[in-house]
Amino acid sequence: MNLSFTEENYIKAIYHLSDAGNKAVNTNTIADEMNTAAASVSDMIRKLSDKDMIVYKKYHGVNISDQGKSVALQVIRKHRLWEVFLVEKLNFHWDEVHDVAEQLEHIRSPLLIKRLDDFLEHPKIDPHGDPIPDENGNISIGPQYPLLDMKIGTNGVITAVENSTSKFLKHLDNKGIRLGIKFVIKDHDEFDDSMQLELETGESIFLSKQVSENLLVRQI
Amino acid sequence: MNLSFTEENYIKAIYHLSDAGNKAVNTNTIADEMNTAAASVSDMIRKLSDKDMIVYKKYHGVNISDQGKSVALQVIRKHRLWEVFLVEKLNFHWDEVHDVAEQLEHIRSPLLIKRLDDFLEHPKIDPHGDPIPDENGNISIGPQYPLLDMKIGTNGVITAVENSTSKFLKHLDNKGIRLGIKFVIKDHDEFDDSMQLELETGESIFLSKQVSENLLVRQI
DNA sequence: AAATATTTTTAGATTTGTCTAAAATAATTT
DNA sequence: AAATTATTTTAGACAAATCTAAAAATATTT
Ligand SMILES: [Mn+2]
Ligand SMILES: [Mn+2]
Ligand SMILES: [Mn+2]
Ligand SMILES: [Mn+2]
Repeated sequence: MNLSFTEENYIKAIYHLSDAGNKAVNTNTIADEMNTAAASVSDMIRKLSDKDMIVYKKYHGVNISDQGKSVALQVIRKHRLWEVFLVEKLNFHWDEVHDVAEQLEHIRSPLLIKRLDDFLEHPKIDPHGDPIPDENGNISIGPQYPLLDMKIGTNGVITAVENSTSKFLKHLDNKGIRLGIKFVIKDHDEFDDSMQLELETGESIFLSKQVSENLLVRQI
Repeated sequence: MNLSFTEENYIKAIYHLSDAGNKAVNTNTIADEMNTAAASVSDMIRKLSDKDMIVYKKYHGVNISDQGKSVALQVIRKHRLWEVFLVEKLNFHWDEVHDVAEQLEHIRSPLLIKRLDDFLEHPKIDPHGDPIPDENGNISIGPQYPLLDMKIGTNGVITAVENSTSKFLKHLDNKGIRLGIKFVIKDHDEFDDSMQLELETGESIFLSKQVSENLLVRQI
């Protein structure tokens, strides 16, 4: 199946918005994510349905098919491998890689991806902590939870960011937050959901809800 | 100026076909190179002329402009840098890189190219011996000549291939010919322009005209 | 259950890059 | 210099991806 860049981008968006295929996605939700008019999404939905990438019932949203899921996972694999390359080999900062990876993810060459994966020594996560699917689309990373949901007293490690925008990542840099950092939760304010953490360095930091809901952690 | 992949490909083709801007190029010549109908080339020529990439006089071919030349050189720079990356870092063979580079050359990110160039330690030639223009489009490689034009008795070194097709490169592999190899010309047959070379290894090889006209050399 | 609001689809355009067939121009041959 | 041939351009069409505006379907409120 030969898919255009645009089709690949829609499939990837639908995959993400459907929670990896666990729920149906609305036209407007896709339009929002893709920054297009709802009418354009309707057109594309018909096309992707004809190509069996999604299952579509008029007026009732779309579900991604197994084939669509596999396409999405391959694009995501490429995107994340390239991000690792940019950070590890070309000294990009984690807030500079996304837009370039958005282009590189559409390069078509199975050999290139195989060799890139070898060169990078088969990384399992990208610079934002997101898992990299293997050649078969399998993901081998344990579950992660939003920091916001952790109780006071919990010990944990920051494993991923839910938001890869430059603005958010720069904010984390300013706060001294990076992947792998260990913490214990000291306080969680009922009023505004702000949290106070003590880092492994002994430093104490204050996080707003906008931050803690976009940080994924594992308990330790 | 925001150019599409297609426009970039046309500009690059016109640059090459015009001998780096030294002569006008015909519609049919471009059509042939791009594998499109002459009518499509006429359409694109108007567009590129509107964008000041070429200078165009109806029915009299096109000349590449300074702006067009600079665009072409940047695309060529990217193409060749990626080819170096594929061979040097990802262990591609020199006959496997062209099609992938044809895709990678259109990735838009000045930072990426700068960092890639740093990572590769500022290579001056690509895996086929072709010079890599610098950020300003300057090429710093001495002149090279077709092996076919060298006289009997000449000592030389093979510096580049004029033809990067997999078929040709595999043929060179079979003959044991690579860039950098030194030789002396032992014979040049008048009838079919076949040549006999003695390599630095002592080995003697026979080359048809189809091969010698596609090998560039420097005298030593 | 109506009325109203929201969501989704369709209708009809537009832009980009392509095509074939026909017309126009230029080049070559007689 | 005419006639013929070759090259190039124009005319008209099509597929892909997008848009706005209007119509249709669904969901929510009264
Ligand atoms: Mn990303
Ligand atoms: Mn993309
Ligand atoms: Mn090449
Ligand atoms: Mn190209």
